[in-house]
Amino acid sequence: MKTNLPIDVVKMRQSMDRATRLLRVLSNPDRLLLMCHLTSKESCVSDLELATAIVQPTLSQQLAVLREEGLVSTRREGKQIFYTLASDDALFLMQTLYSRFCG
Amino acid sequence: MKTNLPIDVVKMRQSMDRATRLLRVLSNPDRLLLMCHLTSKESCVSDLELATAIVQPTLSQQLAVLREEGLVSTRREGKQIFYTLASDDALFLMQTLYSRFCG
DNA sequence: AAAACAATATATAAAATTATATATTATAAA
DNA sequence: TTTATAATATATAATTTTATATATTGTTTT
Repeated sequence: MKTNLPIDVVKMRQSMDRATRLLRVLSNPDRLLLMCHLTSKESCVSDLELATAIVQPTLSQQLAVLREEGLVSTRREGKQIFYTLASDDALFLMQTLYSRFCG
Repeated sequence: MKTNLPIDVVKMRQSMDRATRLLRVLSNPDRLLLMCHLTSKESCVSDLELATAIVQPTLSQQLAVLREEGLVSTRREGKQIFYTLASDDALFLMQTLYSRFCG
């Protein structure tokens, strides 16, 4: 089916979707806090648990969201799994937010 | 009950809450689209309805969210109510997002 | 005052998110 | 190989958000 929408509107929708997906992921305090810690250094789950005081099942749940949305990547080292930032868009937005809200 | 959390974590939580409130409001495609229109010009509800193709009850509902969160302010002119951007944090973030996702 | 219009409000169902308790998997050490 | 540890997974209740139909308020025009 033909939409008849001008290309600008289609492009705008695409930009909108890309932006709102990122905003949505970062709009949870637990997830944003986790991302903050990950901007300064790679961390394993127990590090993140200690640093953020997020209870374990929630931590796992929210790390899963970050993985599914491609904001972090993981590597295993023995028993531990290390998390790192994996999204340029996310890093950019984190830095922007930091300068505005934490400067 | 004592928390024993380092002060950094508490302060960080506060910044986190301020940032996530803003992110949450903008993380809905309808609301972000409305805010986009409002960055370029003040508009009444019927203008916004035409420009965004958002159905009326949803429009009202989401404009109410924007009002409640202080992102917009309104003035009445006869039958129409005009909306304008009212949050520096929001404007800042919109501009940041625009340059990243719509440039 | 009655009609028409712009906007908001209510009500509720559907969907998504979050909190929280419990269970399972995978690795390493004893 | 049994035990302990790090992490993930599942299950479900509570909460929040979104969609959608319908009703109401306030303003202007006649």
